[in-house]
Amino acid sequence: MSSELPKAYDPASVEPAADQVWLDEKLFHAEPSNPGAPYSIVIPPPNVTAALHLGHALNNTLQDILTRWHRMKGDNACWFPGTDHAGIATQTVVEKRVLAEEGKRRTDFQRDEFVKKIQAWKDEYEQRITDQLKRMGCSCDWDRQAFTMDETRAKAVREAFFRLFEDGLIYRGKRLVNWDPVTQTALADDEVEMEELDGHFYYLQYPLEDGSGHITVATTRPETMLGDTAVAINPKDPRAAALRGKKILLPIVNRVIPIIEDDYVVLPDPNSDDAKAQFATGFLKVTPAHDPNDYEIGRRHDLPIINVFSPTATISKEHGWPGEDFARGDETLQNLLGMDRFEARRAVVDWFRSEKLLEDVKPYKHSVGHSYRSHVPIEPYLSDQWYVATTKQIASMADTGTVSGTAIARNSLAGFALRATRSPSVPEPGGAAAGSGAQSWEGQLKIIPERYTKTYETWHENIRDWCISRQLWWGHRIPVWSFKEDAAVDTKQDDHLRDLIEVLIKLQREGRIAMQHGPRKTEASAVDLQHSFICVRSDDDKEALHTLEQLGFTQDPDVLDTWFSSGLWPLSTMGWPDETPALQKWNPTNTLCTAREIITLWVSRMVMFNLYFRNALPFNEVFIHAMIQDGEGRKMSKSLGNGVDPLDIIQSHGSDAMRFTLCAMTTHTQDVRMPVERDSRTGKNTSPKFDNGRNFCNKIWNATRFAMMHLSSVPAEGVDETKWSLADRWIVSRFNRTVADATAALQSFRYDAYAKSCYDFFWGDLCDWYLEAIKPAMKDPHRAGQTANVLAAVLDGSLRLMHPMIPFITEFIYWRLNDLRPQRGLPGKLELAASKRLINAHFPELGETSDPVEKSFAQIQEVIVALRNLRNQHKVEPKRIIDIAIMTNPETAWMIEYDAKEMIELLAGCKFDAGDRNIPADVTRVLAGGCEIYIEGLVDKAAEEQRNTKRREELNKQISALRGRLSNESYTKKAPPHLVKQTQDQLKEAEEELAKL
RNA sequence: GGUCCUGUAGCUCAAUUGGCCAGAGCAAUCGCCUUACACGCGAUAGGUUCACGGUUCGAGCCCGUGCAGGACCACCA
Repeated sequence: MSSELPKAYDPASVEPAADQVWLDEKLFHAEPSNPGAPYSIVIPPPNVTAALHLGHALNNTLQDILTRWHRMKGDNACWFPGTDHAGIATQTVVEKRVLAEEGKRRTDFQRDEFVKKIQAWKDEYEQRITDQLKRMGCSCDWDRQAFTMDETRAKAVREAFFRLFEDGLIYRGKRLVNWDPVTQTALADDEVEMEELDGHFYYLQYPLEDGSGHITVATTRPETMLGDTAVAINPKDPRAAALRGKKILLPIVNRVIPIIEDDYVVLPDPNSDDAKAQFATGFLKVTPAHDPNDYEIGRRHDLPIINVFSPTATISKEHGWPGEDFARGDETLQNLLGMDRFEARRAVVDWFRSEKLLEDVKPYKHSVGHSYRSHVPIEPYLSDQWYVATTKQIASMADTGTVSGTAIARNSLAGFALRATRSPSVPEPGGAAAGSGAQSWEGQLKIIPERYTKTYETWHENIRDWCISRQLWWGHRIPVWSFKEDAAVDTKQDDHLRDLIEVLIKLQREGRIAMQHGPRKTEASAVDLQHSFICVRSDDDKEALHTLEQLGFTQDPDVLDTWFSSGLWPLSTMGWPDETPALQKWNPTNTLCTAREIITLWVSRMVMFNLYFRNALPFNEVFIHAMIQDGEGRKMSKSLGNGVDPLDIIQSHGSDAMRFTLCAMTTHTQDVRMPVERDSRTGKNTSPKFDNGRNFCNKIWNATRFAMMHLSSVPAEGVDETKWSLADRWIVSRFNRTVADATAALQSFRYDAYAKSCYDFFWGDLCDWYLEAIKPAMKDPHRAGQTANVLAAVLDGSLRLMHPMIPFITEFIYWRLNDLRPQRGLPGKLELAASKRLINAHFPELGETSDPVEKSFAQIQEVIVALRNLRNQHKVEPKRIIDIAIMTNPETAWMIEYDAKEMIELLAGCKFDAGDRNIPADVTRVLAGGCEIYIEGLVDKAAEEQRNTKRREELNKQISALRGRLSNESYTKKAPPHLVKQTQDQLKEAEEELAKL
């Protein structure tokens, strides 16, 4: 049998074999009706923009470890796979490619035509991603693979939108949005990245209308002055009274604008710590159309809103700029038209300078929002968008006040999210009374590591409404129809129209459409068509769609924010809105594994949606894992060329090796570093960190070869514990201890500790000691049977223990073990229920450990290490056997004589002195493991004396420290008794050893 | 501006609620191709735990201050 296994582990010949069997036998698939407690994970759906990177490899390894572990524990475990259409990201990628390959822009195509191109990209990358996951060994239930835009998911999105719309939680609003002038779409707040920029403060003089002088405003964006509709001053400013009622003649535009008073304006103070106060003049130009704060000021003072930009952020009079400005404005105004915002900035500044109205320019460092896609500065832009109301009391749920410590309604989406992490046993004040109407649900959302709970909560406390419309082509089309301005429908008098309206009202009553009316609602019974928004529940509703068409309605061209569909993920992957068996079994899911950057974008939305739609948490635990950086602490990225491709690692090191290394790296820190090198043979990026995983797999492989070699030649016999050697008893105890450690580590998401305990046991205990120690026994027919039992059981148990982390190699070896020795396990000590496949074999249960055996064995290890050490110091030929004698207490002497002599002789290359225990004169003596060891013929008195002197010094130091501690009364009184006892024992041992030196 | 994280051997990381001599892997040094494994075996060396102060019988861990790096959030005067 052993001859079948090659000397070095070759992942390429093992991994596909195991994977094939899992897939063929559908061992990843779970049915809700299967026995076992439900355990489920939904994959954070990778974007179809690109193939998976190392961060995905980490993320999915961690999920697979949990899934496989729970499956082996006997749970009904299901991992739901899928991918995300990633709206703006994918569209951008495809636009770039089409431009590069065909020289065409998106707008050169029909919408359907271009969406097809994106679809083709998606098909390609979805396949690549799926293949990658399979090669990583991810035990996803592939029968349940989902895509955020497939039919089932589209149905969920549609239903979710409809319900939110009907409940008044989705509304149309004219707001300043984060506008990306390059991709020409609105962005959500968290799609905006702040970047530090070196900018300038421009000090512009604005003349008073009555010619009595000027005031000076300070701004970083002079070009927006074209849209100024007021100048504000703080009412506390001493200059305010004198200026009250006065007006400004806005330069260039010659628009007359008021001076208003608002607390928001910062008072100038050159000595202030606040940079704003240092730079401020006390006068703030107010541009409601182009600054969020100014917009608010404008609302407070009812100021006009003048938009001077086009959607591409060029100066334009076509988007809400009243024509009269051009009639009386400076000729400069005409010249500005068509300039982009940065050109316009220079032009405006130049104008002020030439007119001697530019008082000063100061350099200023500030952070400016940039698009996370196009990386250009965001333009605050006034436009109509769809929003989800996050803090609004949900109409269909009785009013029960606010979340304590906030102004957020308890029964609002954000209220749900905030209450999710709070302990359900602590009732909200005022919300606990029966019949109060506060929604409640089972369980509490636990975020691990716990510190991220704060991030999550703080974000929700400051949450704003969520802009969900995107001016893109790739995504879920917003299912709202509205009246088309130029539709040839006479809405005044028409019997046919009245009939159609009757149909609408019927459809609404039947729950097939929902209507929101514009501000000019006229009659209570009819619909003010021109200002109505109508949401159609189902895309198959021909009657509704036909009616709307006849009414001159068209569907909103925009699509939904990609996070809208991902927010529904734990629901939509299980077939919601239908109450499917899967949904009933596996939602809430158990664990979500994700990176911290996505807590607000994704985790929050899932919590809000799952609680709103199903009154249940989407998951009970969220594990936030580290982000992988390169050796210099930089993010891995394409542009830096420092990324490591998981497939390259799988090819060079094997999937298990990669998984092991990733698992071992997963501590609870926020970042982990992975030094990146170029593999000289393949030219691909790699990291020496993966060598450790490869080496470990090779070790497992070879330990198996050793075991197979012996197991194949030893006939099976019944387990008889009384015949076990010290090493046998020791390794079983060590194994059980490892099971306990590893299980505890997995339970607390300590992946590093799980990997380390497996590694230390297998390599350190099993290979370095046990396999070496049993070599003589395996050749002795009287002893081989029992030791083979222990060996087979411990190997099997180890495979089970490590399978979740390194599934391929363990599965493959397990089959060989099944062939060779179908009956394994040590009744009462190490139970191993038989299974054809390891993937669904039972995970080791906690077993018995034995302290006395482990202590004895540790003594022997000390003796052996001391002897090896001495051999090295004396440069003894490796093959030379040295003669030794050991003096120790009777128990230890007995133990060595009957249980350890052979092992010491073998592992230390020595022979116990056959003669009597009279100690010859020419010996070297060492103390170790509570024994005096005498070695003949290695006499180097000087070296020995040096060693002893060094040791004496150490001991003296130790003794005085221990005595000092014990003589300290507050120590003996306050420290726990077992520690005092321990200190006393240590002192005694040290003193005894010193006495012998 | 706010919140959070990190600083331990040359490198990458550990060190349970504060409690044995602060541990691994890689790299280094010495010796070994010992019949499972050179992707290996045996041994060795390497630390003022960023600095200063405090709490404590006892601090890598808790508190304070500072230094250095990083992340996230925040309305761009």
